[in-house]
Amino acid sequence: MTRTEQKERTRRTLLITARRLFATKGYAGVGLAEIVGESGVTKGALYHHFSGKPELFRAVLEQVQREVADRVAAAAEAEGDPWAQLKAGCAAFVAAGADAEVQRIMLIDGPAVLGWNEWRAIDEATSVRHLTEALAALVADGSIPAQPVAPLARLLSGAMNEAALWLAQSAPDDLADTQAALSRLLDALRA
Amino acid sequence: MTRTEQKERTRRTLLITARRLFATKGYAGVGLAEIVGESGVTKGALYHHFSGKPELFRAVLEQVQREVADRVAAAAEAEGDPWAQLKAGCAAFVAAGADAEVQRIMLIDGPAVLGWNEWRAIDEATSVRHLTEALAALVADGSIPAQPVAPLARLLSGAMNEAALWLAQSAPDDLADTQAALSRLLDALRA
DNA sequence: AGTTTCACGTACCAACGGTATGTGGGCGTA
DNA sequence: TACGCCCACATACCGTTGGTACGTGAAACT
Repeated sequence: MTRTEQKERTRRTLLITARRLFATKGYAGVGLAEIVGESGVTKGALYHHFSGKPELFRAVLEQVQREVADRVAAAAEAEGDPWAQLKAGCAAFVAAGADAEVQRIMLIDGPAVLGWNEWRAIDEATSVRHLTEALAALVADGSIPAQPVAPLARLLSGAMNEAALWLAQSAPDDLADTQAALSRLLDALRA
Repeated sequence: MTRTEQKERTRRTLLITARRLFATKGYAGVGLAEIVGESGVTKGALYHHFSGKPELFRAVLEQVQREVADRVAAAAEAEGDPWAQLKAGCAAFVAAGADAEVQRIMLIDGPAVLGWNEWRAIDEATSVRHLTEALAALVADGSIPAQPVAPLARLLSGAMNEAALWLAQSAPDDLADTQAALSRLLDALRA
């Protein structure tokens, strides 16, 4: 095995292990010793790939965010008109957020570990970006009254984050209720 | 000075110091040594009053939550009809959330330190309770279509949490834009 | 006055994130 | 193919942290 292959393999192993442990035990609940132990490497390897624990978490978070954003984008692109794209994207986001792994890393620990500014920057660059674009398209074609889309996107993003967390541990009835309430909110935006 | 007086005084001092440090440096960024040092006591005193660092934080968080809830309730009670109460309460919450101290403790570190379930329980018992009651009143008098209010309250709560965080570090224009967007969302709920 | 109680101080520990340094094998060069 | 370098790690170690066991002195009760 070549050196570059081995390097990439080590890095991927660390990311996979760290993601699993961060998701199950939380950022503060897992130590580097556990991560490197289950990865079959040592702390020297970890610090060769990442500058420290926060940056390892950041790499995991960005990976999770990209996956969620991909699911949102895929759901939206499957639809035709902009309005259907918005609703499909929102539904896909809430569905993706229902995953406990995504929640703990992306919604709970993310802002606390990286700070809200950094967290928002990553969020803005991935899933929220699609939301903003969808809203902008709806404003452009007149489906939604002219208004700044950035604040609106953040409001909806916050609502959906909370919805995902709420849905993760509640009765199945709540899922339907919450999606209905979200759908009502979105419909209410229409001109 | 009696013992009970001294005890209460020590506890209050610890809470005040911890609140200030948690707010400025974040939960993970401040150590117990710093808290007890600036409080003029030792770790023995801290562990006599609180079972550990998380419970100290929990006591601080509950205090912050109560203050926010009081401001929301006061703003709502100053209004007459239920609809005005809802809007006033929401405006008061966003205004209260603009405080950096409130943000860091209540919105950033709270869920990460205590876990989302415990955090939500505290939230539900304080500020969100008023929101739920206001929505229930509006459903009762027909201002809002009949629907489960719990999911709706959580959606709005999430939106307002995000709005508060967003407003803390943005141009003054964003404040008006965000409040306008939130107001539009609330208006859209009307039957 | 003697005894108990308790609020708090002191001394210490294990675990943690992080760092400095050693090392062995892939890899270019002759 | 022999030499030498480089780099992806491994090893050993450190300071700090949250947490604990135990001591202490003054207030409170009898």
